[in-house]
Amino acid sequence: MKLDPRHLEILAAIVEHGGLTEGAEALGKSQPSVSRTLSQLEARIGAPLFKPGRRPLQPTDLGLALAEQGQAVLKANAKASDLVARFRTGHSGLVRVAGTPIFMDGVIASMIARFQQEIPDVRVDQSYGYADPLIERLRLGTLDIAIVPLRRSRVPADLSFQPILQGLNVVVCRENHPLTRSKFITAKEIENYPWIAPPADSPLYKDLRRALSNIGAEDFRISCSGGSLASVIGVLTGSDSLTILPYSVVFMMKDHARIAALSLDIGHPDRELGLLVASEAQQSPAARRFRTFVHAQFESLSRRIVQHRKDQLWR
Amino acid sequence: MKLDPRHLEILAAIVEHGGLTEGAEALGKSQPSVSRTLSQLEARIGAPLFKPGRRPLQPTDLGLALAEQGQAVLKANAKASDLVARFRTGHSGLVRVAGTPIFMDGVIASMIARFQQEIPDVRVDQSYGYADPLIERLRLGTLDIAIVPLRRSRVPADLSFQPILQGLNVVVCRENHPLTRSKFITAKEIENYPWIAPPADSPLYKDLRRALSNIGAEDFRISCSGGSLASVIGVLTGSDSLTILPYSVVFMMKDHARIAALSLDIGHPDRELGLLVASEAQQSPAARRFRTFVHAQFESLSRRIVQHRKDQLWR
DNA sequence: CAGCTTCATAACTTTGCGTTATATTAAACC
DNA sequence: GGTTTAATATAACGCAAAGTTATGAAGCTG
Repeated sequence: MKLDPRHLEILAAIVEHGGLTEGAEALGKSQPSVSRTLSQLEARIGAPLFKPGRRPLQPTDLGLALAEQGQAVLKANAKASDLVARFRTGHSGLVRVAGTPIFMDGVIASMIARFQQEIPDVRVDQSYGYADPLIERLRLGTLDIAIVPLRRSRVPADLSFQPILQGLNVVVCRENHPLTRSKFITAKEIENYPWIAPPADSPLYKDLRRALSNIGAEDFRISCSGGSLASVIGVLTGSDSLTILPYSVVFMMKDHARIAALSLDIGHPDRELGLLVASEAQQSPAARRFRTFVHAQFESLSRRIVQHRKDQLWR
Repeated sequence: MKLDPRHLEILAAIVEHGGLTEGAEALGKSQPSVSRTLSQLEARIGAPLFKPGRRPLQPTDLGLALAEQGQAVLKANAKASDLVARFRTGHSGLVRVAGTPIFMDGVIASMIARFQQEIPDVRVDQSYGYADPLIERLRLGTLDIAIVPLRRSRVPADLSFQPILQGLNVVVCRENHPLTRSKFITAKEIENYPWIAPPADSPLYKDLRRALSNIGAEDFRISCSGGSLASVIGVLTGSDSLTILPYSVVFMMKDHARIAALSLDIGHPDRELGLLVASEAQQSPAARRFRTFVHAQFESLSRRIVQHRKDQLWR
């Protein structure tokens, strides 16, 4: 005999709360509804589930045994409800984040760490890429959030873009690099040192070319290219090479890596770093939560950057 | 959010069997029904439970977690079904049996033991009583089976009576009692020994009086009365007292107790021992099973009694 | 025994599950 | 790469059953 798990739930509620009325109330149903369901259940089973005539309603052995199973159903149901609730509030789930490699490694990784300390049950899938392919993945629904530098004018109409940081690059070298001693660096001086180039298809690479032409350095030598942030830092601190990095990345690393930014105005690109998402509505709650978290983190980061610059001016 | 345990069951079936079609088949439902239920569930939850587009249908993390709860529901449901099935086939439940004290102790107790060896999950509530109050309890529904000696003509119309043994009493004494040496016992001899009387309100007591008047013993002394079978046997084996017992009781005890039946024809009462039940239909399955078990036991007992008598004739 | 609480019953509405028939879509195969 | 095949989604509709309010019956109170 196959019976309805809801009936078992009702039976369990009646037994637990000691009466039809109380059980009905606990279930959020009317008393007659519960009464009839119980009658039907007894009819189907062909045996009384409660001892007849006694008013503090007392279950039979069978009634008690079935009520136990009903409790198991209720428990599983409650757990399922909890799972759903946690999902809907973004306390569990999956977030697929992608961004430019340097940025992901230099800034986002530590934010992910902090996020997971706060919301441990959300899994974060990270991957790397530049704007166009990431836009494609957003459209396909295989990505939740892209963190990319983008010109406002180039934001696709079907996506929503939330700027979080001004685009600002700086030229970087190792600590105690000869150039750090110059107050005003000339193009001629720059040309003495080789460059670590970002991947050729990256926006940063274009920024590098433009920056160099801005400061009048026509000829530049590339000693190495294509590495990840960790590789770049490694080469940088072990040689006299120069490279270009987003200021925020340098800021985040200033306490850990032995690198220095040159006081060299290379102009800033007219791009903004921002969070690109497919559509506000169809975001998973976990993705929404991650997005607001990252947004808040960047606001805090902006403030710290501003503060840091003030401090440097005082010196 | 409160969700329907049946939906969790369906989800579990889909996940377990790897597809809507297979899941539907396992549940004994049509594929469209399962499909729609799943859609509704996803709509209610507001999140996909299966990864879109992939054809060996693959659950999302949330889908998998909910399916686990569905499995718990299915398990509880299966257990409940099993409980019901066992109840309906009489493999679990409660049987309330009552009968005359001497008979319950002397014959029924050992049958209960055998029954419980075979069907261990049926609880047997035994109690003692004589015909009239037991009939009342049968009518009230507080008793399932009464095992009583009854005249056929006195069987109430609303109850059903199943005879299991001819009424037959014998006079009993300890082994090696002086009377066991007499081939033909006279009333005079009998009068030398005191009697252990059954309770005054028992049918056995009436039998005793009638038996004694039958054999012409007008005057008899009662040394003790009112005890249970164990008490009667105790007194009997420790003294020269006599008593009257149903033959079946003596037969059952012949290997354990040091008692002997006197070859003294006291006539047999026109009663039959039988199983009295309220109504065939409203019996609990366990009670039905117990009744057929006891009936079979008595048939076997009858055969053994007949065999035993044959053996004694040969000697 | 009167009053109160609790459970059962009645009558009706609404929800939603089950069905079959059919359209779509993804996978597989040549 | 197009065609076949299997699996899933959608549509339309009947029906079982759960929900509701109103009311009657039956045990426990004092």
